[in-house]
Amino acid sequence: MTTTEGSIHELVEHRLRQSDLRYTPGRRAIVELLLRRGQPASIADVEAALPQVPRSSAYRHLVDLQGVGVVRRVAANDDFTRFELAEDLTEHHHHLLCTSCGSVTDVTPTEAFEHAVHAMVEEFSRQEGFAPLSHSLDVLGHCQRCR
Amino acid sequence: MTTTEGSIHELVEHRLRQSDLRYTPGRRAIVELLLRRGQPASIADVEAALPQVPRSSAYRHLVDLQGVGVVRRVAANDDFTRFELAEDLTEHHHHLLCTSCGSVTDVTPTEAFEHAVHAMVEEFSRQEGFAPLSHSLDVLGHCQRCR
DNA sequence: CCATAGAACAAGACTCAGTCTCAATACAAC
DNA sequence: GTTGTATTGAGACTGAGTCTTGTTCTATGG
Ligand SMILES: [Mn+2]
Ligand SMILES: [Mn+2]
Ligand SMILES: [Zn+2]
Ligand SMILES: [Zn+2]
Repeated sequence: MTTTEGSIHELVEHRLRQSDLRYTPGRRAIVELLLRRGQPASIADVEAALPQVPRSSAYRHLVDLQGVGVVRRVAANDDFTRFELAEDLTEHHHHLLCTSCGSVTDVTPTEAFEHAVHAMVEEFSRQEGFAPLSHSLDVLGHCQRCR
Repeated sequence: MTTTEGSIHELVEHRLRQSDLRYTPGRRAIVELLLRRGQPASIADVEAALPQVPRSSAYRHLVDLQGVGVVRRVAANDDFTRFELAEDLTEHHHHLLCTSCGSVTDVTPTEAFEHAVHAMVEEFSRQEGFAPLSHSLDVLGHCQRCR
């Protein structure tokens, strides 16, 4: 994936406009934070990094951005939802979930592996009459800091 | 996996005893429900199937059973946690998550596919200093009823 | 038998991440 | 400038899930 940072912002603005939404400073601050972090962020992370963005606004922005396909929710192994940029703005990847501290780490699979996953997903779906849209592979275990 | 229903109950009782817990009728009713359903159950499912088990007791039983490795939490694509029997009492499998109604369907992978997954998980983990314990593959899409 | 300690239970209070409401502002288009 | 619509922040609200508490079982042994 060779999406440049600038083109990402253009794309975000375009998608918001499609829904008559503006790319305001608050929304942009959140997108920039997610870009900068490169790892899923919790609301606590957002608040810590963007104290000027009220919690209720941060939640609303994340919901709006998710609605236009810019942000994706990530379920971790604790009570807190995380958020990251949608895969079509970054690249397809999977997650290592720490069962001790709840942290989430991105990892990128090889193409050969993804081919095998797609084939298996197609097989599952055919069996069950399911229409697949995407998949996620989570590895549970202990992160480097927690081992 | 050839675990018979009887041997599952023996195993559950043994694991509870290890923690000085008894295999009481309420706990057994929940294990039997999960066995019978063969699909992840929400608290609403448990309440509907076992009206004699109070909600607070059902939650406590599920927490206790999870604590001794008999039950596993399953995150769906809605606000409701689901529960299923731990994989070592049934068999390793993956999930089809409906993004429309939230339903979760079990699917069993081929051995060849699981070998590929294990290899990839080892590779991810080595890269990140992560100690893997298990993995889950979720397919998002629309179930047969919702398409 | 009865006594006793610890596990189990039911009911309901409580928590708090996440959502919703509403009044006040900022924009964009004309 | 006027107007219609999107945006924003503060705080009220929701509800799945957890905790507390008083009571009831049940295993053990004297
Ligand atoms: Mn990610
Ligand atoms: Mn399952
Ligand atoms: Zn960790
Ligand atoms: Zn469905």
